[in-house]
Amino acid sequence: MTRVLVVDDEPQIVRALRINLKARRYEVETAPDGASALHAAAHHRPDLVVLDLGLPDMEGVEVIRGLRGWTGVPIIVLSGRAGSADKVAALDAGADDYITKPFGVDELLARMRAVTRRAQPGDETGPVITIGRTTVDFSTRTLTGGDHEVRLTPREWELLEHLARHPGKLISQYHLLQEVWGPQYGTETNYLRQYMARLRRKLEIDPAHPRHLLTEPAMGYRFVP
Amino acid sequence: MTRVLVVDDEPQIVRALRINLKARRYEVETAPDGASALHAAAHHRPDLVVLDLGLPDMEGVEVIRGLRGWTGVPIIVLSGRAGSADKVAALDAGADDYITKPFGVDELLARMRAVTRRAQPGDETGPVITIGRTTVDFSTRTLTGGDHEVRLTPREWELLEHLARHPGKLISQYHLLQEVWGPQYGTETNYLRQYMARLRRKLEIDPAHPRHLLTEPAMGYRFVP
DNA sequence: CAGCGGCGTCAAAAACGCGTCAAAGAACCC
DNA sequence: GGGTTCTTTGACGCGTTTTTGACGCCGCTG
Repeated sequence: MTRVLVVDDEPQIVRALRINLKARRYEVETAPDGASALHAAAHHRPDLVVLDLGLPDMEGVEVIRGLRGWTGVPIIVLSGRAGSADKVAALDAGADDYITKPFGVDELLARMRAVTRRAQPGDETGPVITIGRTTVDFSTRTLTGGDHEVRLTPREWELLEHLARHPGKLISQYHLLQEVWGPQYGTETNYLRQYMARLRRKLEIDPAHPRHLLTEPAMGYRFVP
Repeated sequence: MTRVLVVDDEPQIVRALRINLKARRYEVETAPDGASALHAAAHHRPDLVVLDLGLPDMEGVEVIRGLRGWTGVPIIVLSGRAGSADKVAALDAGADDYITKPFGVDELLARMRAVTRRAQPGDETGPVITIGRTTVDFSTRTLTGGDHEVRLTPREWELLEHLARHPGKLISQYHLLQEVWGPQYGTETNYLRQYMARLRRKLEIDPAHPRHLLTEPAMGYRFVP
Protein backbone atom coordinates (compact mmCIF):
# COMPACT_ATOMS: atom_id res chain seq x y z
CA MET A 1 0.00 0.00 0.00
CA THR A 2 1.30 3.41 -0.95
CA ARG A 3 1.83 5.81 1.92
CA VAL A 4 1.02 9.43 1.15
CA LEU A 5 1.92 12.43 3.28
CA VAL A 6 -0.49 15.32 2.70
CA VAL A 7 0.85 18.68 3.85
CA ASP A 8 -1.75 21.44 3.98
CA ASP A 9 -2.98 23.93 6.53
CA GLU A 10 -6.57 24.11 5.31
CA PRO A 11 -8.57 21.44 7.12
CA GLN A 12 -11.25 21.11 4.46
CA ILE A 13 -8.74 20.34 1.74
CA VAL A 14 -6.97 17.85 3.95
CA ARG A 15 -10.27 16.24 4.70
CA ALA A 16 -11.28 16.03 1.05
CA LEU A 17 -7.96 14.57 0.04
CA ARG A 18 -7.97 12.09 2.86
CA ILE A 19 -11.35 10.76 1.87
CA ASN A 20 -10.50 10.53 -1.81
CA LEU A 21 -7.14 8.91 -1.24
CA LYS A 22 -8.41 6.43 1.29
CA ALA A 23 -11.12 5.43 -1.16
CA ARG A 24 -8.31 4.64 -3.62
CA ARG A 25 -6.61 2.51 -0.99
CA TYR A 26 -3.80 4.89 -0.19
CA GLU A 27 -2.49 5.13 3.32
CA VAL A 28 -2.75 8.79 4.34
CA GLU A 29 -0.71 10.81 6.81
CA THR A 30 -1.21 14.54 7.23
CA ALA A 31 0.78 17.49 8.49
CA PRO A 32 -0.48 21.06 8.89
CA ASP A 33 2.83 22.92 8.51
CA GLY A 34 6.36 22.64 7.21
CA ALA A 35 8.10 21.67 10.41
CA SER A 36 5.76 18.83 11.21
CA ALA A 37 5.88 17.77 7.57
CA LEU A 38 9.63 17.31 7.74
CA HIS A 39 9.31 15.47 11.01
CA ALA A 40 6.55 13.23 9.72
CA ALA A 41 8.49 12.45 6.57
CA ALA A 42 11.58 11.40 8.51
CA HIS A 43 9.48 9.36 10.88
CA HIS A 44 6.94 7.68 8.62
CA ARG A 45 8.93 7.48 5.38
CA PRO A 46 6.07 8.11 2.97
CA ASP A 47 6.18 6.92 -0.63
CA LEU A 48 4.78 10.20 -1.87
CA VAL A 49 4.37 13.76 -0.56
CA VAL A 50 1.55 16.08 -1.61
CA LEU A 51 2.65 19.54 -0.53
CA ASP A 52 0.55 22.67 -0.49
CA LEU A 53 2.52 25.88 -0.81
CA GLY A 54 1.68 28.78 1.44
CA LEU A 55 2.19 27.04 4.74
CA PRO A 56 2.03 29.13 7.88
CA ASP A 57 5.51 28.50 9.22
CA MET A 58 7.97 28.28 6.34
CA GLU A 59 8.43 28.85 2.64
CA GLY A 60 7.34 25.96 0.46
CA VAL A 61 10.66 25.78 -1.32
CA GLU A 62 12.34 25.37 2.04
CA VAL A 63 10.20 22.34 2.81
CA ILE A 64 11.18 20.80 -0.52
CA ARG A 65 14.85 21.42 0.14
CA GLY A 66 14.53 20.00 3.63
CA LEU A 67 13.11 16.79 2.21
CA ARG A 68 15.49 16.59 -0.70
CA GLY A 69 18.39 16.76 1.69
CA TRP A 70 18.01 13.11 2.50
CA THR A 71 15.22 11.57 0.49
CA GLY A 72 14.22 11.23 -3.12
CA VAL A 73 10.56 10.66 -2.29
CA PRO A 74 8.31 12.01 -5.04
CA ILE A 75 6.85 15.44 -4.23
CA ILE A 76 3.75 16.89 -5.87
CA VAL A 77 3.18 20.56 -5.16
CA LEU A 78 -0.27 22.11 -4.94
CA SER A 79 -0.47 25.85 -5.24
CA GLY A 80 -2.99 28.60 -5.65
CA ARG A 81 -0.52 30.74 -7.50
CA ALA A 82 -0.21 30.04 -11.20
CA GLY A 83 2.84 32.26 -11.56
CA SER A 84 5.56 30.75 -13.66
CA ALA A 85 8.32 31.84 -11.29
CA ASP A 86 6.80 29.88 -8.43
CA LYS A 87 6.59 26.77 -10.53
CA VAL A 88 10.17 27.03 -11.67
CA ALA A 89 11.40 27.61 -8.15
CA ALA A 90 9.51 24.65 -6.74
CA LEU A 91 10.47 22.28 -9.53
CA ASP A 92 14.11 23.28 -9.42
CA ALA A 93 14.14 22.87 -5.68
CA GLY A 94 13.31 19.23 -6.24
CA ALA A 95 9.55 18.91 -6.69
CA ASP A 96 8.37 16.36 -9.22
CA ASP A 97 5.15 17.99 -10.29
CA TYR A 98 3.24 21.20 -9.76
CA ILE A 99 -0.54 21.52 -9.90
CA THR A 100 -2.38 24.81 -9.66
CA LYS A 101 -5.67 25.10 -7.86
CA PRO A 102 -8.40 24.50 -8.63
CA PHE A 103 -7.57 21.03 -9.85
CA GLY A 104 -9.54 17.91 -10.57
CA VAL A 105 -9.10 15.04 -8.18
CA ASP A 106 -8.71 12.56 -11.00
CA GLU A 107 -5.90 14.66 -12.44
CA LEU A 108 -4.13 14.68 -9.10
CA LEU A 109 -4.54 10.93 -8.85
CA ALA A 110 -3.19 10.42 -12.36
CA ARG A 111 -0.16 12.56 -11.58
CA MET A 112 0.36 10.66 -8.36
CA ARG A 113 0.41 7.42 -10.32
CA ALA A 114 2.82 8.94 -12.83
CA VAL A 115 5.40 10.01 -10.26
CA THR A 116 5.16 6.90 -8.09
CA ARG A 117 5.51 4.74 -11.19
CA ARG A 118 9.00 6.12 -11.68
CA ALA A 119 10.22 5.89 -8.15
CA GLN A 120 12.18 2.70 -7.78
CA PRO A 121 11.90 0.94 -4.47
CA GLY A 122 14.92 -0.17 -2.51
CA ASP A 123 16.95 2.59 -4.00
CA GLU A 124 16.80 4.88 -1.05
CA THR A 125 18.96 5.42 1.96
CA GLY A 126 17.76 6.57 5.31
CA PRO A 127 18.61 9.96 6.71
CA VAL A 128 21.97 8.71 8.05
CA ILE A 129 25.02 7.19 6.41
CA THR A 130 28.53 6.36 7.54
CA ILE A 131 31.77 7.40 5.90
CA GLY A 132 35.01 6.39 7.50
CA ARG A 133 34.74 7.14 11.19
CA THR A 134 32.02 9.76 10.92
CA THR A 135 28.28 9.31 10.69
CA VAL A 136 26.33 11.78 8.61
CA ASP A 137 22.76 12.75 9.41
CA PHE A 138 21.16 14.50 6.49
CA SER A 139 17.87 15.30 8.18
CA THR A 140 19.66 17.47 10.73
CA ARG A 141 22.83 18.10 8.75
CA THR A 142 25.12 17.01 11.52
CA LEU A 143 28.36 15.04 11.59
CA THR A 144 29.30 12.90 14.57
CA GLY A 145 32.05 10.54 15.52
CA GLY A 146 35.04 12.11 13.84
CA ASP A 147 38.19 12.40 15.92
CA HIS A 148 38.28 16.17 15.57
CA GLU A 149 35.34 18.36 14.78
CA VAL A 150 34.35 18.64 11.13
CA ARG A 151 31.84 20.91 9.48
CA LEU A 152 30.59 21.00 5.92
CA THR A 153 29.73 24.06 3.88
CA PRO A 154 26.36 24.27 2.09
CA ARG A 155 27.81 23.28 -1.26
CA GLU A 156 29.58 20.35 0.32
CA TRP A 157 26.36 19.21 1.95
CA GLU A 158 24.43 19.40 -1.26
CA LEU A 159 27.02 17.54 -3.24
CA LEU A 160 27.27 14.81 -0.65
CA GLU A 161 23.51 14.51 -0.49
CA HIS A 162 23.18 13.96 -4.20
CA LEU A 163 25.85 11.32 -4.15
CA ALA A 164 24.51 9.52 -1.11
CA ARG A 165 20.94 9.45 -2.32
CA HIS A 166 21.74 6.69 -4.80
CA PRO A 167 24.32 4.52 -3.07
CA GLY A 168 26.50 2.51 -5.40
CA LYS A 169 25.22 4.26 -8.47
CA LEU A 170 27.39 6.14 -10.89
CA ILE A 171 26.34 9.75 -11.19
CA SER A 172 27.65 11.72 -14.12
CA GLN A 173 29.50 14.94 -13.53
CA TYR A 174 27.09 16.72 -15.84
CA HIS A 175 24.18 15.70 -13.68
CA LEU A 176 25.90 16.58 -10.44
CA LEU A 177 26.66 20.05 -11.77
CA GLN A 178 23.08 20.49 -12.93
CA GLU A 179 21.72 19.40 -9.59
CA VAL A 180 24.06 21.14 -7.21
CA TRP A 181 25.11 24.26 -9.08
CA GLY A 182 22.07 24.79 -11.26
CA PRO A 183 20.70 24.19 -14.72
CA GLN A 184 23.10 26.53 -16.47
CA TYR A 185 26.13 24.57 -15.33
CA GLY A 186 27.32 21.37 -16.89
CA THR A 187 30.93 21.60 -17.95
CA GLU A 188 32.65 23.14 -14.96
CA THR A 189 34.21 19.91 -13.84
CA ASN A 190 36.86 21.78 -11.90
CA TYR A 191 34.18 22.63 -9.35
CA LEU A 192 33.57 18.96 -8.80
CA ARG A 193 37.26 18.19 -8.55
CA GLN A 194 37.62 20.93 -5.98
CA TYR A 195 34.67 19.91 -3.81
CA MET A 196 35.16 16.17 -4.05
CA ALA A 197 38.69 16.71 -2.81
CA ARG A 198 37.38 18.74 0.11
CA LEU A 199 34.77 16.16 1.00
CA ARG A 200 37.40 13.46 0.94
CA ARG A 201 39.75 15.47 3.10
CA LYS A 202 37.00 15.99 5.65
CA LEU A 203 35.40 12.56 5.65
CA GLU A 204 37.63 9.84 4.29
CA ILE A 205 40.15 8.19 6.57
CA ASP A 206 42.78 8.24 3.83
CA PRO A 207 41.82 11.05 1.43
CA ALA A 208 44.40 9.91 -1.09
CA HIS A 209 42.78 6.46 -1.32
CA PRO A 210 39.07 7.06 -0.88
CA ARG A 211 36.89 4.10 0.04
CA HIS A 212 33.47 5.74 -0.23
CA LEU A 213 33.69 8.74 -2.51
CA LEU A 214 35.03 7.22 -5.69
CA THR A 215 35.97 8.70 -9.04
CA GLU A 216 35.02 6.98 -12.25
CA PRO A 217 37.36 8.69 -14.67
CA ALA A 218 35.69 10.52 -17.53
CA MET A 219 32.26 9.38 -16.34
CA GLY A 220 31.37 10.65 -12.92
CA TYR A 221 31.45 9.93 -9.21
CA ARG A 222 30.03 7.21 -7.04
CA PHE A 223 29.26 6.83 -3.35
CA VAL A 224 29.60 3.37 -1.88
CA PRO A 225 28.58 2.79 1.76
CA MET B 1 24.62 16.85 -23.02
CA THR B 2 20.96 15.96 -22.84
CA ARG B 3 19.32 14.82 -26.06
CA VAL B 4 15.72 15.92 -26.56
CA LEU B 5 13.28 14.65 -29.16
CA VAL B 6 10.62 17.24 -29.98
CA VAL B 7 7.52 15.79 -31.65
CA ASP B 8 5.19 18.39 -33.14
CA ASP B 9 3.59 19.01 -36.50
CA GLU B 10 3.51 22.79 -36.25
CA PRO B 11 6.75 24.15 -37.68
CA GLN B 12 6.68 27.41 -35.77
CA ILE B 13 6.42 25.65 -32.42
CA VAL B 14 9.20 23.27 -33.37
CA ARG B 15 11.32 26.18 -34.40
CA ALA B 16 10.69 28.11 -31.21
CA LEU B 17 11.47 25.09 -29.07
CA ARG B 18 14.57 24.26 -31.01
CA ILE B 19 15.98 27.73 -30.55
CA ASN B 20 15.16 27.83 -26.87
CA LEU B 21 16.50 24.38 -26.15
CA LYS B 22 19.68 24.84 -28.10
CA ALA B 23 20.31 28.03 -26.19
CA ARG B 24 20.05 25.96 -23.01
CA ARG B 25 22.64 23.55 -24.33
CA TYR B 26 20.28 20.73 -25.18
CA GLU B 27 20.81 18.58 -28.22
CA VAL B 28 17.59 18.74 -30.24
CA GLU B 29 16.04 16.25 -32.64
CA THR B 30 12.61 16.76 -34.14
CA ALA B 31 9.88 14.65 -35.67
CA PRO B 32 6.69 15.92 -37.32
CA ASP B 33 4.44 12.91 -36.69
CA GLY B 34 4.00 9.82 -34.59
CA ALA B 35 5.57 7.30 -36.93
CA SER B 36 8.76 9.26 -37.43
CA ALA B 37 8.81 10.00 -33.71
CA LEU B 38 8.95 6.32 -32.89
CA HIS B 39 11.60 5.79 -35.50
CA ALA B 40 13.69 8.73 -34.32
CA ALA B 41 13.45 7.59 -30.73
CA ALA B 42 14.69 4.12 -31.60
CA HIS B 43 17.52 5.49 -33.65
CA HIS B 44 18.75 8.46 -31.65
CA ARG B 45 17.99 7.26 -28.14
CA PRO B 46 16.95 10.63 -26.70
CA ASP B 47 17.14 11.33 -22.99
CA LEU B 48 13.77 13.08 -23.08
CA VAL B 49 10.75 13.28 -25.39
CA VAL B 50 8.55 16.36 -25.70
CA LEU B 51 5.38 15.18 -27.39
CA ASP B 52 2.62 17.34 -28.77
CA LEU B 53 -0.78 15.69 -28.88
CA GLY B 54 -2.91 16.05 -31.97
CA LEU B 55 -0.44 14.65 -34.45
CA PRO B 56 -1.63 14.11 -38.02
CA ASP B 57 -1.07 10.37 -38.28
CA MET B 58 -1.84 8.74 -34.95
CA GLU B 59 -3.39 9.28 -31.56
CA GLY B 60 -1.04 10.76 -28.96
CA VAL B 61 -1.70 7.97 -26.51
CA GLU B 62 -0.64 5.48 -29.15
CA VAL B 63 2.71 7.21 -29.51
CA ILE B 64 3.21 7.03 -25.76
CA ARG B 65 2.37 3.33 -25.73
CA GLY B 66 4.66 2.75 -28.67
CA LEU B 67 7.54 4.30 -26.79
CA ARG B 68 6.75 2.68 -23.49
CA GLY B 69 6.83 -0.69 -25.15
CA TRP B 70 10.59 -0.70 -25.14
CA THR B 71 11.94 2.38 -23.39
CA GLY B 72 11.53 4.22 -20.13
CA VAL B 73 12.62 7.55 -21.56
CA PRO B 74 10.84 10.47 -19.85
CA ILE B 75 7.92 11.86 -21.85
CA ILE B 76 6.43 15.34 -21.44
CA VAL B 77 3.14 15.87 -23.22
CA LEU B 78 2.08 19.22 -24.64
CA SER B 79 -1.58 19.66 -25.41
CA GLY B 80 -4.06 22.29 -26.39
CA ARG B 81 -6.85 20.49 -24.65
CA ALA B 82 -7.14 21.12 -20.93
CA GLY B 83 -9.67 18.37 -20.45
CA SER B 84 -9.07 16.26 -17.42
CA ALA B 85 -9.81 13.02 -19.26
CA ASP B 86 -7.03 13.64 -21.78
CA LYS B 87 -4.54 14.26 -19.02
CA VAL B 88 -5.47 11.11 -17.18
CA ALA B 89 -5.28 9.04 -20.35
CA ALA B 90 -1.86 10.38 -21.32
CA LEU B 91 -0.39 10.08 -17.85
CA ASP B 92 -1.73 6.58 -17.36
CA ALA B 93 -0.39 5.56 -20.76
CA GLY B 94 3.05 6.32 -19.43
CA ALA B 95 3.67 10.04 -19.84
CA ASP B 96 5.62 11.72 -17.08
CA ASP B 97 4.13 15.18 -17.27
CA TYR B 98 1.38 17.02 -19.08
CA ILE B 99 1.43 20.72 -19.94
CA THR B 100 -1.50 22.58 -21.48
CA LYS B 101 -0.96 25.29 -24.04
CA PRO B 102 -0.31 28.11 -23.84
CA PHE B 103 2.65 27.51 -21.58
CA GLY B 104 5.70 29.47 -20.55
CA VAL B 105 8.98 28.31 -21.93
CA ASP B 106 10.62 28.56 -18.54
CA GLU B 107 7.96 26.31 -17.07
CA LEU B 108 8.57 23.72 -19.75
CA LEU B 109 12.27 23.91 -19.11
CA ALA B 110 11.76 23.50 -15.37
CA ARG B 111 9.56 20.46 -15.92
CA MET B 112 12.12 19.03 -18.30
CA ARG B 113 14.73 19.37 -15.61
CA ALA B 114 12.39 17.75 -13.09
CA VAL B 115 11.74 14.62 -15.12
CA THR B 116 15.28 14.17 -16.36
CA ARG B 117 16.54 14.60 -12.83
CA ARG B 118 14.58 11.58 -11.72
CA ALA B 119 15.36 9.40 -14.68
CA GLN B 120 19.06 10.10 -15.09
CA PRO B 121 21.28 7.23 -14.14
CA GLY B 122 21.27 4.76 -16.98
CA ASP B 123 17.61 4.01 -17.13
CA GLU B 124 18.04 2.64 -20.64
CA THR B 125 19.71 -0.60 -21.58
CA GLY B 126 18.85 -3.98 -20.22
CA PRO B 127 19.81 -4.53 -16.63
CA VAL B 128 22.56 -7.13 -16.33
CA ILE B 129 24.45 -9.61 -18.43
CA THR B 130 27.02 -12.22 -17.55
CA ILE B 131 30.38 -12.78 -19.18
CA GLY B 132 32.63 -15.45 -17.82
CA ARG B 133 32.70 -15.09 -14.06
CA THR B 134 31.74 -11.44 -13.97
CA THR B 135 28.29 -9.91 -14.10
CA VAL B 136 27.91 -6.58 -15.84
CA ASP B 137 25.38 -4.00 -14.73
CA PHE B 138 24.97 -1.26 -17.29
CA SER B 139 22.61 0.89 -15.29
CA THR B 140 25.20 1.46 -12.57
CA ARG B 141 28.23 0.65 -14.69
CA THR B 142 29.48 -1.87 -12.22
CA LEU B 143 31.31 -5.16 -12.58
CA THR B 144 30.94 -7.77 -9.88
CA GLY B 145 32.05 -11.30 -9.27
CA GLY B 146 35.43 -11.28 -10.96
CA ASP B 147 38.31 -12.89 -9.08
CA HIS B 148 40.25 -9.65 -8.96
CA GLU B 149 38.79 -6.20 -9.36
CA VAL B 150 38.18 -5.03 -12.91
CA ARG B 151 37.21 -1.62 -14.20
CA LEU B 152 36.27 -0.51 -17.67
CA THR B 153 37.13 2.77 -19.36
CA PRO B 154 34.39 4.84 -21.00
CA ARG B 155 35.19 3.60 -24.49
CA GLU B 156 35.16 0.03 -23.28
CA TRP B 157 31.79 0.53 -21.63
CA GLU B 158 30.30 2.04 -24.72
CA LEU B 159 31.59 -0.65 -27.01
CA LEU B 160 30.38 -3.41 -24.72
CA GLU B 161 27.04 -1.71 -24.39
CA HIS B 162 26.47 -1.61 -28.13
CA LEU B 163 27.40 -5.24 -28.46
CA ALA B 164 25.22 -6.34 -25.57
CA ARG B 165 22.27 -4.32 -26.79
CA HIS B 166 21.61 -6.95 -29.46
CA PRO B 167 22.57 -10.30 -27.94
CA GLY B 168 23.49 -12.94 -30.47
CA LYS B 169 23.34 -10.53 -33.37
CA LEU B 170 26.21 -9.79 -35.69
CA ILE B 171 27.20 -6.14 -35.65
CA SER B 172 29.37 -4.81 -38.44
CA GLN B 173 32.61 -3.08 -37.68
CA TYR B 174 31.48 -0.04 -39.58
CA HIS B 175 28.36 0.20 -37.47
CA LEU B 176 30.27 -0.17 -34.23
CA LEU B 177 32.73 2.52 -35.21
CA GLN B 178 29.91 4.86 -36.18
CA GLU B 179 28.07 4.31 -32.93
CA VAL B 180 30.95 4.34 -30.48
CA TRP B 181 33.50 6.65 -32.06
CA GLY B 182 31.22 8.91 -34.06
CA PRO B 183 29.92 9.55 -37.55
CA GLN B 184 33.27 10.46 -39.05
CA TYR B 185 34.76 7.06 -38.22
CA GLY B 186 34.14 3.88 -40.14
CA THR B 187 37.36 2.33 -41.35
CA GLU B 188 39.58 2.41 -38.29
CA THR B 189 39.21 -1.29 -37.60
CA ASN B 190 42.41 -1.25 -35.58
CA TYR B 191 40.50 0.59 -32.86
CA LEU B 192 38.08 -2.30 -32.68
CA ARG B 193 40.84 -4.88 -32.62
CA GLN B 194 42.49 -2.99 -29.82
CA TYR B 195 39.41 -2.57 -27.67
CA MET B 196 37.91 -5.98 -28.29
CA ALA B 197 41.17 -7.44 -27.12
CA ARG B 198 41.03 -5.33 -23.97
CA LEU B 199 37.45 -6.31 -23.26
CA ARG B 200 38.32 -9.95 -23.68
CA ARG B 201 41.33 -9.65 -21.42
CA LYS B 202 39.21 -8.05 -18.75
CA LEU B 203 36.08 -10.18 -19.01
CA GLU B 204 36.63 -13.52 -20.71
CA ILE B 205 37.92 -16.45 -18.71
CA ASP B 206 40.26 -17.45 -21.53
CA PRO B 207 40.91 -14.32 -23.60
CA ALA B 208 42.54 -16.36 -26.34
CA HIS B 209 39.41 -18.46 -26.84
CA PRO B 210 36.51 -16.08 -26.22
CA ARG B 211 33.12 -17.58 -25.49
CA HIS B 212 31.03 -14.40 -25.47
CA LEU B 213 32.83 -11.71 -27.45
CA LEU B 214 33.24 -13.37 -30.81
CA THR B 215 34.87 -12.25 -34.03
CA GLU B 216 33.20 -12.90 -37.35
CA PRO B 217 36.11 -12.49 -39.74
CA ALA B 218 35.72 -9.79 -42.33
CA MET B 219 32.23 -8.97 -41.09
CA GLY B 220 32.02 -7.81 -37.53
CA TYR B 221 31.61 -8.83 -33.93
CA ARG B 222 28.96 -10.66 -31.98
CA PHE B 223 28.05 -10.95 -28.33
CA VAL B 224 26.52 -14.21 -27.17
CA PRO B 225 25.28 -14.49 -23.57
C1' DC C 1 53.07 -22.97 -52.23
C1' DA C 2 53.41 -18.02 -52.53
C1' DG C 3 50.44 -14.04 -51.92
C1' DC C 4 47.10 -11.57 -49.43
C1' DG C 5 43.64 -9.75 -46.45
C1' DG C 6 42.21 -9.79 -41.79
C1' DC C 7 43.09 -10.32 -37.03
C1' DG C 8 45.54 -10.24 -32.49
C1' DT C 9 49.34 -8.18 -30.25
C1' DC C 10 52.90 -5.01 -28.82
C1' DA C 11 54.80 -0.50 -28.07
C1' DA C 12 55.16 4.41 -28.27
C1' DA C 13 53.07 9.04 -28.99
C1' DA C 14 49.46 12.08 -28.11
C1' DA C 15 45.51 13.63 -25.65
C1' DC C 16 42.76 13.81 -21.89
C1' DG C 17 41.04 13.97 -17.11
C1' DC C 18 42.01 14.25 -12.33
C1' DG C 19 43.95 15.97 -8.01
C1' DT C 20 46.19 19.76 -6.23
C1' DC C 21 47.81 24.37 -5.22
C1' DA C 22 47.11 29.23 -5.15
C1' DA C 23 44.57 33.26 -5.31
C1' DA C 24 40.91 36.39 -6.57
C1' DG C 25 36.05 37.55 -5.74
C1' DA C 26 31.61 37.16 -2.91
C1' DA C 27 28.96 36.56 0.95
C1' DC C 28 28.48 36.78 5.66
C1' DC C 29 28.96 38.07 10.54
C1' DC C 30 30.37 40.91 14.13
C1' DG D 1 34.02 48.55 7.99
C1' DG D 2 37.00 44.80 8.81
C1' DG D 3 37.75 40.12 9.14
C1' DT D 4 36.42 35.49 8.20
C1' DT D 5 34.47 31.86 5.67
C1' DC D 6 32.89 30.19 1.44
C1' DT D 7 32.85 30.07 -3.56
C1' DT D 8 34.72 30.72 -8.04
C1' DT D 9 38.62 30.63 -11.17
C1' DG D 10 42.99 29.66 -13.39
C1' DA D 11 46.99 26.87 -13.89
C1' DC D 12 50.16 22.88 -13.55
C1' DG D 13 52.03 17.99 -12.99
C1' DC D 14 50.96 13.40 -13.37
C1' DG D 15 48.79 9.12 -14.33
C1' DT D 16 45.60 7.00 -17.34
C1' DT D 17 43.24 6.55 -21.54
C1' DT D 18 43.07 6.95 -26.31
C1' DT D 19 45.16 7.11 -30.62
C1' DT D 20 48.41 5.60 -33.89
C1' DG D 21 51.77 2.74 -36.31
C1' DA D 22 53.91 -1.53 -37.04
C1' DC D 23 54.68 -6.60 -36.91
C1' DG D 24 53.69 -11.60 -37.08
C1' DC D 25 50.38 -15.26 -37.45
C1' DC D 26 46.64 -17.65 -39.62
C1' DG D 27 43.40 -19.17 -43.08
C1' DC D 28 42.01 -18.63 -47.58
C1' DT D 29 42.78 -18.34 -52.63
C1' DG D 30 44.66 -18.68 -56.87
